[in-house]
Formats: sequence, C-alpha cells, structure tokens
Amino acid sequence: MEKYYPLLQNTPLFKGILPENFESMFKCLSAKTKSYEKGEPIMLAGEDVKNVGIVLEGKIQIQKDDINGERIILDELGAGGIFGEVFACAGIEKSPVTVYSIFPSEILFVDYRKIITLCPSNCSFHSMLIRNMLMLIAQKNIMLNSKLDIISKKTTREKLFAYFKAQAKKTGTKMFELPFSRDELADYLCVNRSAMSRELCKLRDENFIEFEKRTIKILKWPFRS
Amino acid sequence: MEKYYPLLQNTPLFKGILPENFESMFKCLSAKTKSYEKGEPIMLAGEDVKNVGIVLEGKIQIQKDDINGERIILDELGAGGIFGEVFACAGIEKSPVTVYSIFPSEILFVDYRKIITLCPSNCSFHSMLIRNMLMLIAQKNIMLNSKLDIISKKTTREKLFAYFKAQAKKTGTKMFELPFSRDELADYLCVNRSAMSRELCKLRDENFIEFEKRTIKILKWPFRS
DNA sequence: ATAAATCTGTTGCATTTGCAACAAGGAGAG
DNA sequence: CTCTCCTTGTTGCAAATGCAACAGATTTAT
Repeated sequence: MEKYYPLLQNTPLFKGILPENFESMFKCLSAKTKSYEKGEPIMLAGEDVKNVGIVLEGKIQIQKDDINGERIILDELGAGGIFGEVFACAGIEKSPVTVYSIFPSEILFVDYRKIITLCPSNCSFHSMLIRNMLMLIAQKNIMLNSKLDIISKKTTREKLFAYFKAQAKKTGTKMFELPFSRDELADYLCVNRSAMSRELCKLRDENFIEFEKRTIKILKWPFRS
Repeated sequence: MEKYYPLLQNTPLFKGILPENFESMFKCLSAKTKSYEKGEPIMLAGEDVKNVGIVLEGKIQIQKDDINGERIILDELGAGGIFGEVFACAGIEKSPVTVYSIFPSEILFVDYRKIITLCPSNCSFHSMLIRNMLMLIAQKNIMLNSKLDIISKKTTREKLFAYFKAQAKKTGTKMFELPFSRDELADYLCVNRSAMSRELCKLRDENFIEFEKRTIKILKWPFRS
C-alpha cells in the first residue's frame, strides 16, 4: 500500500494531505483495495454504490448502457483516477453506470459516507477532503459540459472538429494521439463508425487533416480559430 | 430582502441554515442583490465570475454561444435557482456561459471565495454551506449526465422520446407541459426545428403521441418502458 | 384597432447519416 | 507459419436531416 503514497499525494482527492497521515486516515475511512483483471467489471449499473473508487494501477472505463443496448463511453481513467464520487455526493444509491477494468487494475475503495461526515475524533484532514471533493466534482462538471459542447454539434464533421479542437487545446499541439480506437471514437461522438470513417477521409482529401492510425495532424481549421 | 427568507430557506444552498442567521451570514458573505429587466444579460461569456448567483424572483436562461453563432440552451432557472457555483468551485475565472434574464428578475450575488473559505470567526453555517454546495454540484452533474443521455441519441425520434421519457418521469404522468417553445426544444435537442416539427407530426400520425401547443400526451412507448 | 413580430407547421431538395456487408491489413495465439 | 480476431476503410442504398422559404395562426406592441 505504501508504494502508492506518492501517487495518492498527487491525487485531486488527497492533495494537501500529508503522507504521514495516510495510514490513520485510511483506517478512519474504512479504505480497502481490490484487484481486477482485464475486462472484469468493477461496478455494474443498478448495483449499490457505497464506495468511492480510486485507481491505483491499471486502467478503467466508465460506460453507460443504453436501452437499445448501445454502449456509450463516458470516461477512461488511469492511475490516480477517481470514480463514483458524484453519486456519493448527490445521494444516489444505485449506480447508473458500469465500470470495467480494461487493464489489470488495483482499486482503492473508500466509504463515501465517512468522507462527507465529520468523524467524532474531528480529524484534521476531513475539511480538506471535502474541499478537494468539491473541486473534483466541479471540474468533472466542466468536463461534462465540454463533452456536451462536442456532442451538441449537428454534423459529424463539426463534432470531429470540436473534438479535435479540444484535444489540440489539451495537448497544446496540432498533432496528437487519439485515446480511442475508431470504434470508440464513434461511440464517444455518438455517430456511426463507418460514417465517421467516411468523413475522416473526406477531411483528409480536403486537406484539413492528416492521420495515421491514432495520430491526427490538423492542417487547417474550417471556421475561424 | 427579508421577504425572500422563506424562499431561501428552501434553497438547496441554504437548506438547514436558520433564517435568524441569514442577516449575519449575508454580511459575512458580502451578499448583494441586483435587478434585471427582461432580456437583459446577467453574466456574459468571457467575463470574470466572482459571484454565485441565486434567483430571488423572475426567470433566467443559461446559454452557450457556439463558434458558429448557434445558441445552445443549457438550463432555465426560476426563483430559488442558483448559477455560477460550478465555475466558482472548479476555480474557473472566466465564464464560459452567458446568462440572460428572460423575465424581470431579482438576483442575489454571493462572493464564492467567502463560501468555500472558512472565515476567521468560524461561523457555524460554513460547513453546512460547503456540504450543501457539494450536493448541489453533484446533482447538477447528474442532470448533465441526463442531458447527455438525450443528446447522445442518434435520431431525432430517439431524442424526442428520451426527452419525453425524462419529462414523464419527472412529472409522474404521461401528459405534461413542455418548458420550451418548439424553437427552444429543437435547440435543446440539438436538431433542426423544422425536422423536429416533421418528426413530431409523424409521431402523432403513428399514434405515439398527441400534442397541442406545449402540452404533450404520450400514448405508447416505441421501445420497452 | 391595426400593424408588426413570433410561433408553428409544411414542403422541396440536396446532403448527410445509419446500416449492413465486405475487404485489406495487422496483431496475437497456438 | 497459419489461423483467427480485431481494426479500419469502402461502398450502395434507403432513410433521416438540415436548410430555406413560405403560410396560417397567435401574440405583442403601438
């Protein structure tokens, strides 16, 4: 467990809390760790969520299963990522999402009631935890808004550019790696894969972009900036 | 100001705080009120956001202005509604959204730094305020997810049904009033208005729904539940 | 009361998209 | 190496959609 302390120290949730307090804190929070294999579900939609999860190792994917059986990728988290905290704070008991381990992963679970409730012993880290949680959720909120920005576009072309623009802004360059396969990207943008593929090639033919595998290079923007 | 105390008492942000503490609390929080006419902007995109706003009277609309000049309605708030709190908690200085008063409105502004920072005098309401804020933002988060659910649908028909389903669940009946004009609804669903109008009529002709003006009545569901 | 503005439905048309099926290339397993 | 699976691009076609323009109805302003 101690080997993850440097990681946890830089985690948004535990930022500002001294590592020497971790052991007593985890005890107070009833923290537990669990291992998952690649492809194994960590949390299923409809299950009770009593814990906040923190990825110590590996990679997970948060998905939403549609009525029609379609899969929507909401997020992908590596080491340091946190999930389940929104339902915790919103008072939602049943998970509306499914979380899968897409690499062999090690997850730290924390009882969320113990995070938001000040303990009798009045531990010093509690107000910091809550403050951190606030920022965490607010920023996730911003991310959701960004995704809405992209999905709100009417055409596939506009969605692609909106997504590319966000990625370019994130990485600071006009050439970047997609974190998705084509299939997953289409899911993310909520469009048909083959239609998206077609549009990508059109954009290439019109000299807007170049791409090879997951590498995208922006040559020019269609609208202003 | 005192006339709004009953309203504020039932506001998510101030819930659990006794009205007799309101005056001293507002003083501590540097709270101010301001009036707006119908159509007047309350907060423009790009402006500094230093305050959290609470609607005391009237109605406001939160919009996002697209690069292409398209308008996306993110939310509509009546008395008791709160806005700007997400940017506050996420540490974002410049507002990415525009807020308009769509009725003559009275807005209460609170310096958000004073909400999340425990004051020297250690007021009793501060930890409650932060806890309330946490739930507020987490629930807004959930709402964004719900909207994503709707927008993520590929066809206009699916979007309409996803939206209707959410409204039906909200009101608990199969007949409800739309909070939008057709134009606004199309904006909300991110589809072309005339195409949506066409689809609505198709649904009527296929006996899925009945509608008159803003009243929608669901006759049957296309898929399960 | 009259005029102007807004809301809603309608229609034709070009374009986009979803869908399904197939093919080429590459990665990984045995 | 060979076989299988996965990823990606390709294509034809029917259906959906965006767009623009128009008309009737309703609301609002003067």
